[in-house]
Amino acid sequence: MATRKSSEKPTAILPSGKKDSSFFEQVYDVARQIPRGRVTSYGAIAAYLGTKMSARMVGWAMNGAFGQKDVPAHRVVNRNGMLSGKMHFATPTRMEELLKKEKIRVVDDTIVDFEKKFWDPAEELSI
DNA sequence: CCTTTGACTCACT
DNA sequence: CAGTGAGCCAAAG
Repeated sequence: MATRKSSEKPTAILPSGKKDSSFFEQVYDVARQIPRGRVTSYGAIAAYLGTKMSARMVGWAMNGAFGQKDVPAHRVVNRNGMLSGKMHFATPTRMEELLKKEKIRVVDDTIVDFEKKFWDPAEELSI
């Protein structure tokens, strides 16, 4: 039984907001649960949250998550396994380096065997 | 309050 | 088979 309800309170979390049950926080929770050496896609997280239509929200949440929370944004890539968000890191190569530390092969800004390392929150977290 | 953007995804051409 | 376009939801300005 899914205790996740998409009808949360649309309160701001970024400015001054330390704790708010917003869409962002849900993304942080899932992303943080990503095991080391595994990766997931924005769509997977979005689907878990119920907004599978718009994975953009997940990426945007990461924008605020990375640097504020201990959210491994480098473990989250697009559905192609490509490091689309690497450009948003301190350095465009930072994300790739982090993934390599996770024993993840990254070639041409794309994760090798992405499907094998793919971590689905809906299955692992038993939605 | 309304407008624009945004680290995506699917579909059509 | 590859590229471009539109769609989607939510938050910041």
